[in-house]
Amino acid sequence: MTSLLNDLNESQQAAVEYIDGPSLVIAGAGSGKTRVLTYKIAYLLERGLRPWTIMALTFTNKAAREMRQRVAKLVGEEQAKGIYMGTFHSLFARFLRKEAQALGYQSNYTIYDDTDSRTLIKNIIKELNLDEKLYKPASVQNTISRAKNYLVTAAKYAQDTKAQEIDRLNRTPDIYLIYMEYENRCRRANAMDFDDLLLNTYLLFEKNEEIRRRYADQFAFILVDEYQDTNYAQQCIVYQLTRDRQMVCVVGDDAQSIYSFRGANIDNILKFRNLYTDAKLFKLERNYRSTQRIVNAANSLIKHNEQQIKKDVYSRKEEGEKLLYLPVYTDKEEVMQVAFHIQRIKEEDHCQYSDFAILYRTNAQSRAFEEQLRREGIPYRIYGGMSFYQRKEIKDIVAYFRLVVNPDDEEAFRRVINYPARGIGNTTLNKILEAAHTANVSLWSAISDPDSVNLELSKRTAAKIDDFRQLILGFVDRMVNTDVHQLGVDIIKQSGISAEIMSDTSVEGMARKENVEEFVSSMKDFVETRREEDREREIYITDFLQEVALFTDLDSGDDSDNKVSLMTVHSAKGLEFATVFVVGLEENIFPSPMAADTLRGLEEERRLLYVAITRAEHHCILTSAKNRMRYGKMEFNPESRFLRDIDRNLLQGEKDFRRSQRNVTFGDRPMQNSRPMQNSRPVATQFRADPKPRIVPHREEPPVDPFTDEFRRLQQQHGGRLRPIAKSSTPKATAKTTEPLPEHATGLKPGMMINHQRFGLGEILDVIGTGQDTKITVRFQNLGTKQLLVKFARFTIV
DNA sequence: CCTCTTAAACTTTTT
DNA sequence: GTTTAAGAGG
Repeated sequence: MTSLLNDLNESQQAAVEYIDGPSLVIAGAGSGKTRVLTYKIAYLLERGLRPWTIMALTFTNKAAREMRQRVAKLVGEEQAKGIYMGTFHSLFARFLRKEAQALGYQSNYTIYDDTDSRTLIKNIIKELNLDEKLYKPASVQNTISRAKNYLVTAAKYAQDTKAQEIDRLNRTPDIYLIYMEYENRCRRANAMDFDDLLLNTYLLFEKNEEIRRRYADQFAFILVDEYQDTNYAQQCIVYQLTRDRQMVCVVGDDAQSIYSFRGANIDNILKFRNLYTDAKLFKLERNYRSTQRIVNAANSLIKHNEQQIKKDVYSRKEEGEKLLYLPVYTDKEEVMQVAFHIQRIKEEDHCQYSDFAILYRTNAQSRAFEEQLRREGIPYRIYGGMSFYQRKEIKDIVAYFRLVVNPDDEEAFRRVINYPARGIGNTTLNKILEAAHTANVSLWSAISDPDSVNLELSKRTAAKIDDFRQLILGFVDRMVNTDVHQLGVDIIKQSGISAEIMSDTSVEGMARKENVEEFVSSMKDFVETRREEDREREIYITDFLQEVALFTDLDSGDDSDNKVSLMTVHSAKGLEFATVFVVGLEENIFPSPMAADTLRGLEEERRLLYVAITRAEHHCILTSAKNRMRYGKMEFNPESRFLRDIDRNLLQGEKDFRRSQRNVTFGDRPMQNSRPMQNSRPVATQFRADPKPRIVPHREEPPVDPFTDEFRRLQQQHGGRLRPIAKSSTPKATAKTTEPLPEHATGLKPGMMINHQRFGLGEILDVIGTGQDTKITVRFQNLGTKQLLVKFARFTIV
């Protein structure tokens, strides 16, 4: 045991050793957070806790896998195997299978992915005859998701006067109807979406005290990783399980909270000690990952955030080199520079391709790098983006699996009823839907007993449907005595999918074929690895589906490959690389325009960059391009405002490394700092009447002349603020700083109502400051209170 | 009922 | 530039 603690520094030790009550570990970037967690688990085991009494909740499956391996190294495979370790979603999904009956579900329930639930919502909106312009499926889905993350069921939502008021003001008064029907349909289909896995776990424990007690008793200690990214529901469930004994340890870093869009609530970590009043606080401030300059640069950036727990992250590693900043002209040049520096550093440091990562804000940016790396013969691997299991051809096959396991699954049913084409088209489907709807049964029940639900079909169609039904039933029969791989292959053959795929000889067709083959071999792998773990039994389709449903691309292994990693900054959380490129540091990309007009949003974007920079061990290279192609159009964006937040003494310019001064179409330097405007265009096109300004200032009730207003707003936005690092403010630029605020931004007073382009209606609670820096505090009816920077915010006074 | 063509919308971030 | 929706024609 002493040896165990000897590997840790003082503050890490303290955090590991404290097991007498609740604790909160604030772990700065690179401070050995995972180390503390794994050692703490080992410590608990050595103190006599049995493995299955420990629950460790992680953010990704991969993190769970890695942690299990690390624990195994300390205490042995046997012990590590028994620990309940996984994501909230995967662990709770397992509990819910066991306890499904208590909730009125069956244990073979399907997990709807994001797409399934969006299609269902879309269908419901259509069925309810609601205006699809007003009720956008994605945003309705968001609202429902948010409600669930706050443990608000459909029934509660319908009764919630506040929610109703908000929806009414947002001109979507019938969201509660959609929510109710959505919940009803999920139940009917014996399906849960991602959020249900949390909500239903909470309800399970809330409504069945004996069950809650059973689980609370089983788990003697619960550890939560990445606590800053948990949402309200997750916090409540952890509390349900720990409130009796208070044996809980949460680890996180408020400076790395980057998932608020998914309902993560930074208050969970900030106010942990309000919930567990006896909680001990530990801080890990020594960074073991990065050079001093990288840590200091990250600190200088995050210093600009108001909301944070005070801490002093430092590094005792070598000072290191400055962060390299490469401003370039075009996206083309950006990818070339990155490729060039990869080769350069690889040679200088004698390191591997796997020591490099390229991090971007949005998935769409990956393509250009992919192409360049391929051109230069640099091996790479893209993480995230569209996962393998999201591809159409794979989802189609999985839909068959799902239907076999759970025939009531509506989304699976709709997907395959006529795939491959078997003459059951829309007309028939609508009849089935109608009949099922009136009888309030699943689609499968409807076709299984058409008479009892008044489903009238022509003889021909009825025969076709019956063929389909028999096909599925045949698989159902074999499900319990055939392993996934075998059954999977048969499903692909007998359903006609393989014939369909084979007959397609186009290029895409060949790609699809390859994907299906890969899928088949993945089933084989699955069966083989599972058999190694559990020789006792056959590996069935249900086991496979459970895995697939919560699988993300990040989980797939092969980190051992010597490849450059490409991923979004979000996916890079928790990882580290010797060299990190953070690319596309431009306004409208990083920060994202979706987040840039609230203080909260902006601070989250800043944390995001903080996460990106702190992934780097030795070299951190930042890039921005003056213009780039997006949506097939050329765009011009100024450098990211965050570049100015970083201590300039820690940034090194590009000159020393520039290979060549590329000749740029716009001449020597006209596109540079003389035009500090968002989306500034070459003069020739600057004033051309653009039929569709890219950023529409106000969606509803647009002001007199959108283009003019937009023009003025953009001028405002950059009044002196966004001067790029190589400072050269021209008279033109300074003149703009003195321009008055746009109309909508003057004369704001508490009590006024505003209509925000994205957040809807809200009441001004407070006005802080004057002129350029005016901030207002607004209570939105649906989204709570937010601080807005007036010069950025897009709103009208009501 | 199916399929091919054309139009429009789209992009934050993910368990 | 890419993917999805809608509409026309077979």
